[in-house]
Amino acid sequence: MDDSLFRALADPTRRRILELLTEKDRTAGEIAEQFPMAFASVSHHLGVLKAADLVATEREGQFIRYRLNTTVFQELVRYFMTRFGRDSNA
Amino acid sequence: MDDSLFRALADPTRRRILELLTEKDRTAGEIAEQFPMAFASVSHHLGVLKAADLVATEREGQFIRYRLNTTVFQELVRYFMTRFGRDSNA
DNA sequence: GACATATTTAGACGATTGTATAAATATCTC
DNA sequence: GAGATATTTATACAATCGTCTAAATATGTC
Repeated sequence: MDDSLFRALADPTRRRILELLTEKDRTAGEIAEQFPMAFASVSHHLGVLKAADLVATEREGQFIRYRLNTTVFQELVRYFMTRFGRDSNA
Repeated sequence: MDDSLFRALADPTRRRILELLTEKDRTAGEIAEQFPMAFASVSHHLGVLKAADLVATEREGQFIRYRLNTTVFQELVRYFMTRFGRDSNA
């Protein structure tokens, strides 16, 4: 369970990006226009999410499409359940 | 799901403190002696964890005993499962 | 009350972070 | 290749964060 994962989740803009991606995959521009900040700032957040392996990308011509990496979320849930869950000592 | 919760989890020392508290409740001093940093620094981390409601405290004479607030972890797991779980759209 | 122990709070400081603007890279169309 | 669009990278800067030392607070013992 990497440190970058928890740091990536610590910012509300990034969590909102992840929630947007649960609905459907989106291009960087589609994501950026949902936020009041500069495109470059959103791009920075996307980079952090990608470095934490929370999202994956695929180029589509001029566009870059982002999608959730659901595997990491499963690992995250397992982390919390096994260490801190109600019957983690069972 | 409060922002302070995710920020609190972003630091490895604080996550280690939480893991120590899964074993058993501990006083601030017992926790602090597990880390190479100054007691005051650990105390600061304990304050962050408490502000995020991840731990609760109880005074015992001179000592202050910390325990995990497992309820918050349950909410956290639910947050990840419902929003990002494999069948969150089911 | 005076002193010892346990813990937190205050203040300072360097490191990291989030945001902005400007420049760079990549792709598409002509 | 030139120009337009999509996106990232570079750089700068204020804000937040993690740690430290010193001071303050709380409790227990004498």
